Amino acid sequence: MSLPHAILTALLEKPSSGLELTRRFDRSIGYFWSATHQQIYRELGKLEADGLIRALPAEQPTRGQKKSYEVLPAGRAELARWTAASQDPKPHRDALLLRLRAAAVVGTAGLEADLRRHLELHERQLAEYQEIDRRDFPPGRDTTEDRLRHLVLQAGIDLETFWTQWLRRALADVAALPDDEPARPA
Amino acid sequence: MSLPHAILTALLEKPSSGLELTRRFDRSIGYFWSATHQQIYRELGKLEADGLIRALPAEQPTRGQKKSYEVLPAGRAELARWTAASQDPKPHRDALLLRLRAAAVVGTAGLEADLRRHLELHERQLAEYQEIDRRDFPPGRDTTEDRLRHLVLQAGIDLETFWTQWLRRALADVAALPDDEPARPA
DNA sequence: ACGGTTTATGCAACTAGTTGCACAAGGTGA
DNA sequence: TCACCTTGTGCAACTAGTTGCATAAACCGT
Repeated sequence: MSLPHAILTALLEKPSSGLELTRRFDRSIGYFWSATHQQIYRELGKLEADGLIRALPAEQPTRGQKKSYEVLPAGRAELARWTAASQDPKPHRDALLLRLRAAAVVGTAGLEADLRRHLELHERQLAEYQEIDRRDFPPGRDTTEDRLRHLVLQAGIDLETFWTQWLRRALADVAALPDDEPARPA
Repeated sequence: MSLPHAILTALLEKPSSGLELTRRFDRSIGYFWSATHQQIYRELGKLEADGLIRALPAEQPTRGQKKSYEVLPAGRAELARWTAASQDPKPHRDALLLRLRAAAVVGTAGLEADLRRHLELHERQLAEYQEIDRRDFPPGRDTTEDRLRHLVLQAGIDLETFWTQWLRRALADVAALPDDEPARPA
């Protein structure tokens, strides 16, 4: 149950409309908690119904009109409660590792190209993180907020670094395999 | 749609009953694709209905009786197809990073203890992986299967190594923060 | 002033995963 | 011999996330 809290955090950082939130989820926030616009709108509705956020006054907030939300005290309290409570880590699922394991049984056909594609994606993501690092975290700032946010970004950078390294290694290993065995017949 | 393929892989490695699969998902397979026993039973039913696996002949496979499954040629073919097809990486979600970001806004109360708990969990997991590495991958083997499986294990080891390092750093950073600011009042 | 694109909000149906419980068989100790 | 525990299978209801589509206003060129 983290999406509402992700939204509360985002709204506390800056009151926004659904679409603005969607964009921010595509960028910074989505790097560790992604959500589609439908999820976001639905959740905004719930949060408003629960009295945790409210729509900022606007003319006629009908369809096609921007509607911005801000966090109410009850929302901040709920976020603080959630943040302080300890939670068990949810199990991760990684389809790529699963596929590698499957490839050990049914053959590696098609795998190399996809490993390369993943490598490119992670390289691009890493570059983006490093750009954010350079742009948003110049040396010499250290408010509590900056430090915590930088810590999160650093996790992103380190994770992408790990993946690019691992994928390079995987590619080298897969390339060195005996030329594609067709997975002994069923 | 990876669970059926995770099960096919597991069954190809060794035909098993639902409960045996559940146990294996708690161990090795679950490290990158977890599933509960209910998911597994449901999926076994579907896979059987689709003709991808079949129950091994047993006396009376009623309730309370073990029922083992093996993969049929159609199942192997489907797994091979899935493995070879490229897939977009699913977005990852990490509640801990989200909480850290929330903590930047509403305060770090309670966070340190939980970071420590996560650190312990990851240390334990890392130790377990290293044990598997020692036990199941003695030097000098290199069938294609061994290499691929080792690659997957290596990803696990590297990931846990990353997390333990990052968490230690996060703990040091959080400890160095000005004594818990109560998140300027709403 | 009309047709197309972009911006913005949202519903409905679906898929995947989780939680809570039920039930049956077999073994184990009192 | 019967109460209880473990093993093994499974249903039902729920929660979370995804996909596909609908709608409406605003902006923009021709």
